[in-house]
Amino acid sequence: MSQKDKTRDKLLEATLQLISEKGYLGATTREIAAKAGVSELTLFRKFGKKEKLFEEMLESYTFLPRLRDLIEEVDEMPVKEGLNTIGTRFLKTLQERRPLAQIMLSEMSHYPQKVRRIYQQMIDNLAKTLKTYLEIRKDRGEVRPTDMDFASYAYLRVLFMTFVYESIIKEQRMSDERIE
Amino acid sequence: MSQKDKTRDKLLEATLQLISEKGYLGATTREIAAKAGVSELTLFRKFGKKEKLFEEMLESYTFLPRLRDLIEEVDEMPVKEGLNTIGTRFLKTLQERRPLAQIMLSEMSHYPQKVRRIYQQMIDNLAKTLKTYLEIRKDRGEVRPTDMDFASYAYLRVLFMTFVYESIIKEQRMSDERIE
DNA sequence: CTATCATGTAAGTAAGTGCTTACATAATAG
DNA sequence: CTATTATGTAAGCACTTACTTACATGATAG
Repeated sequence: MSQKDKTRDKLLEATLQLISEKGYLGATTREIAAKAGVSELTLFRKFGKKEKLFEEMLESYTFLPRLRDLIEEVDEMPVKEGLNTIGTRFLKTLQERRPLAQIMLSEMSHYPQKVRRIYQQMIDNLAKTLKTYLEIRKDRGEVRPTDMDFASYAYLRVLFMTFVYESIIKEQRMSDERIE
Repeated sequence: MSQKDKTRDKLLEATLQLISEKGYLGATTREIAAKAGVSELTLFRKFGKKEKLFEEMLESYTFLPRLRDLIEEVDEMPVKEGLNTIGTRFLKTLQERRPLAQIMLSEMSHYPQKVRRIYQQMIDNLAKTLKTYLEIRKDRGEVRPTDMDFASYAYLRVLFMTFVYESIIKEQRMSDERIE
């Protein structure tokens, strides 16, 4: 990996950690740069705005990139099994990024539009990717033809609620069996 | 009520609403004053610092003042009934102030020490008041002699968890029977 | 080797925010 | 009525924070 990419990664990692800890407003660009061991200017040279840095951090650390890979991985499986795999991995990712997920959960309902938009966009992307998967299956006749827009959001919502209940409320790690 | 007190109340009410909506950092003193229909200077004349305003808002709008009244109210009841009454009212108050409770829940774990201290203080006060109640009952021989410090926190925690589960996760009003 | 490119230091701008000061006015109490 | 008290307007200070500009340096690629 080039030095350039390393710097980028250190910044994204620092952003993840600080935003998980203090939320979007609480994490300052100065602090993020310091934590990444990089000058603040470098941060702005690479990402332009705090918003963008935040967006790209979500791109790397949420379920989005994994879902994209997964879609190909489960191509051969029957739909039921495929969806199950996706669901399991989704919950596992949420668990790994639990502090981030918690922050998102609370900030999404309270923060100014700008910040909310970023969170929302990420979720929309997730749903869109899942929708694409379902649409293909529909065309292949493997799933009932319904509104896939609705279906994908519904599926994500169920998974997310499972996570909230199991992980945040009970404040304990989910056992692997329960995930299944 | 004097004009003076009305202004004070309008400010506290505006603080409640804005902090419930945007959190402590998100709610600015300018905005609070505007929402109360009062100049920002008046806000500072009455409360000195944002921190203090926040503290006093919690004093008025959380369960604390009600608990103090309740302690006298349930003086005649047997302990079990008394505790039950307290628990029921506590959950009802949380429900009324749900947005505030949600904000507190998320900010408590993530915000800088200053803000957290205020939340913590309020909870400590709750526990202390409850402890006083239990100590008296202990002296009267109505409850087993145990560590009342621990007992009061434990009771509050159970109640709070009940609220979190019923109200935030399920995202629906708690039915009155469930509260009982 | 040399030109490019990633990064650094330093200084600073513009906007926002908590909080203050100086002066004025309208209501209220004695 | 007069003195006090609550509030207002206006200006601004001190600090923080996202973001910029100018100039320097050290690594890397061709």
